[in-house]
Amino acid sequence: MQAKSIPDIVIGRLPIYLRALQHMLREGRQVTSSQELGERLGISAAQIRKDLSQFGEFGKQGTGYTIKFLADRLQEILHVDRVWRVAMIGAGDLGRALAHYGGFAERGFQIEMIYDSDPEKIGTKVGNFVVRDSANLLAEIKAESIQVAMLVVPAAFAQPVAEQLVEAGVKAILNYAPVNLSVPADVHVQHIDPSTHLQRMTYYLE
Amino acid sequence: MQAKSIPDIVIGRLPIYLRALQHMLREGRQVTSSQELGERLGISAAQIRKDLSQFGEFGKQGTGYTIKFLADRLQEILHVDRVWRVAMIGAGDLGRALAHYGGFAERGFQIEMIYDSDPEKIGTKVGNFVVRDSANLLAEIKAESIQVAMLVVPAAFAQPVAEQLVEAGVKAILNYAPVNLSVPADVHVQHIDPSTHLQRMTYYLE
DNA sequence: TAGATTGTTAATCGATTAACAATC
DNA sequence: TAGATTGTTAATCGATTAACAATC
Repeated sequence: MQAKSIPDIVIGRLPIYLRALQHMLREGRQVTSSQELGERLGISAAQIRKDLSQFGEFGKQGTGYTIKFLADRLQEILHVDRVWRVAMIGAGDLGRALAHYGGFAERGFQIEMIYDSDPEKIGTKVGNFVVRDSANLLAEIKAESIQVAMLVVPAAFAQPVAEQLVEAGVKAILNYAPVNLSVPADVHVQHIDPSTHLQRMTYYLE
Repeated sequence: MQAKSIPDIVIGRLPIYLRALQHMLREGRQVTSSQELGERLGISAAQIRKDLSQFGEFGKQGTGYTIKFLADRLQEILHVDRVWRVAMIGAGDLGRALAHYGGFAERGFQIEMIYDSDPEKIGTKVGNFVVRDSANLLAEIKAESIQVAMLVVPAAFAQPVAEQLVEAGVKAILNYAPVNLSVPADVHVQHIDPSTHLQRMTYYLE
């Protein structure tokens, strides 16, 4: 019998739980409870327990959850008990800043290559990488079997580059361009657009 | 009679609609329909109409929506029919990249000042700004009556800086640090954490 | 007019919460 | 043991969709 599929909204909360647990670990904590976790995150304890129960029984009545154990389980569930190789497309200010950011590796992601189409940038160094020519993006990403990409190109290029990524076999795109991407159903897209986030808050301001 | 409050999930979609409409405007389009907009965004036409109906009647039967008119209404609703002055906290790679990014102004946001606590950075130029000393952040932001901030500091500083922002009167914080912030109920926070977004997608990958 | 599309209602669907037996 | 907290069920709450009268 096919297991009932997990709601995407639940999947979306798991990385938040994981991040909080890893934070607790760094604080030297060993055990937590759904109530404590919920208070930190502004989520009800019942919801956390319900979400986790979709995947198994990870806690103990009376004591709660062993943080390390639960974090390990969440890493497995989210498939970040490994390191995903990531292609970065766009070596502008933002792309370079993200490439320098050291925090990805410990969360399961390793930037492997950076592309740009600007001849001025191709061949220059960004951290340990030499910026590659976008013209070769499709062939190289396909050859490397890379499935995850960060798209940090100007809005006008986002859709055509996304299409190349899809053709290269990429299945997950983190899109920093402020445009909606049209991709096949089996390709996942997440958007990061600061203006959109800000506008969501100004609604509540005077 | 107090109007029924609008669900936050609806508010969250309005900036997406607005962005798509502004994109259509740049394409030279004049009129659209809930169906067309929905197809572009992967949202049902019924939902778009329902969302908009919370705020008024903006369309015409038989013809749809005048794009410019609807975009203007959404800007009003979201309170981005003005320009919000924004304080940027953190002049690292990411903060500087964001400060250089020219796309905020047309979406309703104007970065006004940039802070850092690093003596090496204080006084240096980022775009048109001179990096200010974080020590003066509270007093200056309060004096300027700035309500919106982008928090781009290392994780360990995010909570204490957020507390200063709150004390300075900031009501909306866009948080780039990968930690949950604890703030009063009348302060809005949105999180941007690329690893979290990526982890949400790797769940679906093999 | 005929065709198209809105705004809205009612029905459906899904998510969250409350409550508690089980049990550490 | 007594106290605490899980995992789960059932009830509640809220969001989405389908359908259609109104009307441009």
